[in-house]
Amino acid sequence: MTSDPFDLGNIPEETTARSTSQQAMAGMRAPYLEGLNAEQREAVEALDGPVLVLAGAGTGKTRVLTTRLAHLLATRKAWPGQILAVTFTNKAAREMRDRIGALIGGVVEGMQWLGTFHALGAKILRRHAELAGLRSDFTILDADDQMRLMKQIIVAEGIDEKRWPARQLASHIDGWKNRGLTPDKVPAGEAHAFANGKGGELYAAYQARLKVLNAADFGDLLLEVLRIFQEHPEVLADYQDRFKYMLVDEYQDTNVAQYLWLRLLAQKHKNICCVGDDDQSIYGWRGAEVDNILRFEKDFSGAKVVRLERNYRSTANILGAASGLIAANEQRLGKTLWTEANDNEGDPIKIASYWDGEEEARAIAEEVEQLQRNAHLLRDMAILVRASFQMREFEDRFINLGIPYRVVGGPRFYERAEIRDANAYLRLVAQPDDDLAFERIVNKPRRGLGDVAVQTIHRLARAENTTLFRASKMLAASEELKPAARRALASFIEQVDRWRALVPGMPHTELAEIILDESGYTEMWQNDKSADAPGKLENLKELVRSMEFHETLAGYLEHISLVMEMEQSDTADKINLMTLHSAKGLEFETVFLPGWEEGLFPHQRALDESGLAGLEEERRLAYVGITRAKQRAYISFAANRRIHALWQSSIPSRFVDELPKHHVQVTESAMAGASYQNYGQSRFAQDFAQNSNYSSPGWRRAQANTEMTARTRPPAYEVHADLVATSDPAAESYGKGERVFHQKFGYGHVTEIDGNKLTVDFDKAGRKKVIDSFLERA
DNA sequence: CCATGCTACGTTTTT
DNA sequence: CGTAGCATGG
Repeated sequence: MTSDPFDLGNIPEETTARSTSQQAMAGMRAPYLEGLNAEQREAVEALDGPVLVLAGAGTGKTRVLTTRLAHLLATRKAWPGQILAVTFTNKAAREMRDRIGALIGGVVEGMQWLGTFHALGAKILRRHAELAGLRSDFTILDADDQMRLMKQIIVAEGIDEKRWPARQLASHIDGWKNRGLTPDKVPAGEAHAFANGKGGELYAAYQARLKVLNAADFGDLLLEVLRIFQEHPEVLADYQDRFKYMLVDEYQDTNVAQYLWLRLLAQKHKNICCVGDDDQSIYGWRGAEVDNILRFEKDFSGAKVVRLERNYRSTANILGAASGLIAANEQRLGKTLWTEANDNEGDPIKIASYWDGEEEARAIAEEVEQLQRNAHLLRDMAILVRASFQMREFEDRFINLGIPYRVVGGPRFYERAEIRDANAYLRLVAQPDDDLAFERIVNKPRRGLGDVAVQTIHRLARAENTTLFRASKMLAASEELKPAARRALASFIEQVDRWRALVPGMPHTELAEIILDESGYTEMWQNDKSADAPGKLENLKELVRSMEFHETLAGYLEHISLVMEMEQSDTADKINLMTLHSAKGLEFETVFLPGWEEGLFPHQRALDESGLAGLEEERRLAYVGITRAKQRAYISFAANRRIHALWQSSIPSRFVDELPKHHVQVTESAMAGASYQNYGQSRFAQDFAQNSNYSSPGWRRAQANTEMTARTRPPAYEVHADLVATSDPAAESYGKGERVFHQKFGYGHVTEIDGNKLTVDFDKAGRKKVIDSFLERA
């Protein structure tokens, strides 16, 4: 089925009328342009030709995007249906839709091509499914299904799944798909990188299996469309004609496949506007290519570049600190954020050090309470961590103190087991070839179809190159299974077929209830005595309720596979706890940034696996963290942290030293006795500079600012007297081989000296890097 | 078929 | 240290 090229007929009449009035209005001063600064306005008004908007943090990016769309519509340059507007997240898409709606009213209804890359990819792929060897009702698999399928394929190929884990294959295949590579295009060297040269074959086998299952994974939603575009010029031409104007949000996060997708689509009209910020590119590990920003000007000659540098979010101190930090990156296009400094200098960023993570959490919680006493709302505060395990200490502390908190980006509704089970039933009814769904619920609740039966079904399906459901039908008609199992299987198949027959004639919510009921699934949980069973039943009810928001079963399934989160309005006053990654795009009055320690942030693994590029991405993450703050930011590090089982001593992150000193203030929080002194007086920064081979323009710049603001030395608190290093700072210089003692690690001897950082072989704790002032002569 | 015990592993995660 | 996934035995 080829698409209908210009289906503009469905624009409601009042919309058309409105557009006419807007056209008249466009001749006048458009009200929506009011209040934009010169650069924003430039970005909004440059409608024709390629445009790249480099929008720094807090510079009004969303406003520009939405105003630009409004302008496009108001000047009648395009109909709503002729504009492609792509975002990465559903949240961003929703926000854009809402804001355009607020700006110009009902026209949004006609914006059928506003959505995430994946949602739009799915939409196009459904229209041309047969060109990709699929039917238009194909299932979209999530990461979990994907992994299970790969595991099956690895096992089916007789490969030891222990030595070659599915996880690894998945990341290879993901990587290839991100780069727009179909199995035949994977470079030979890479194809051999898995399972002694079988990587390419496995990829091909996986793709073939997806087709049999009538399924696509997330990568396919882009890759298959890309391939259709490349192999069917007439289809591509159709969409090229249609999309007169294109708008791309978070452009720095696009991967190669997305870039190629956009470039192909923009070839005809070349009216493409990409908005992004290279300094906020933090998803390189998932295939995002910052290079796409650099390529833009090359691939779209005559592209206009607009820089948004005026920040409306943060104080001058916060901006200064963030800018100073990010300047240490070599790979960047370079922007300088500024703000009306005089009226909003704000407080310097407060830097504190603690003995360990627990103390850090305690001190931050105290500061939170202090702010609360000063009439600050919890919901305006956020704690942003590098890794989710860091959240635990904060949760413990908040629970203890009775401070309400919310974890952003935590476990998701659709990922819960009972929800996945229920969805599997619905998926199987909608699309019986969905093996992953079949497998999940064939014996849930127990219906006597155990391992033996399932293995038999699998074997037959593989032999016949068909799906589990189809194979089951054959088996039910044969003598192969034991009578009991055969009867159970036959009755299960009969049920599914019966439910499917009900789809057209019945509201899908009602059908869902029937399925959950008749299958015995609800009953299974009712009979479950465990503590969380009632909650699971409640979740199932919630699921049925949420189905009401969709017209059809297919519509609901499309939604849950593309939108993993459930929108929940939680407006209660709670402090926000999340990872730095999930903080992108958000802002808070007050931001706490704990755990700035070498190894944790920058994360050791990023350094090991990606070297300088990894370091720079970590630094961008730090930059994202700081720029979330509007009024106040706190950065802290602990001298000791328990990672996995054992205690690790840690040294402050290099990022701490890269912060321009005149924008920070080293504080003495009540509990911070321990390692403060290291930072304050151990010449840490200078030693680090001299002894590290890390040097970049930004680093040197930071060095120029090293002069620390005058500050007093905190009293060594009584409680911590035993934790505070006792050696005379001036005299603390150890020699190689010297016997030393550490509070946490015990006795050991010095093996290496790097300024004030020593490598010590501890008798019990092994080799560690520690700061000299934590040691005593033994 | 299920429960228990053992081992292995431990960064970030839009869709 | 805690968890999750798997193997093994009842």
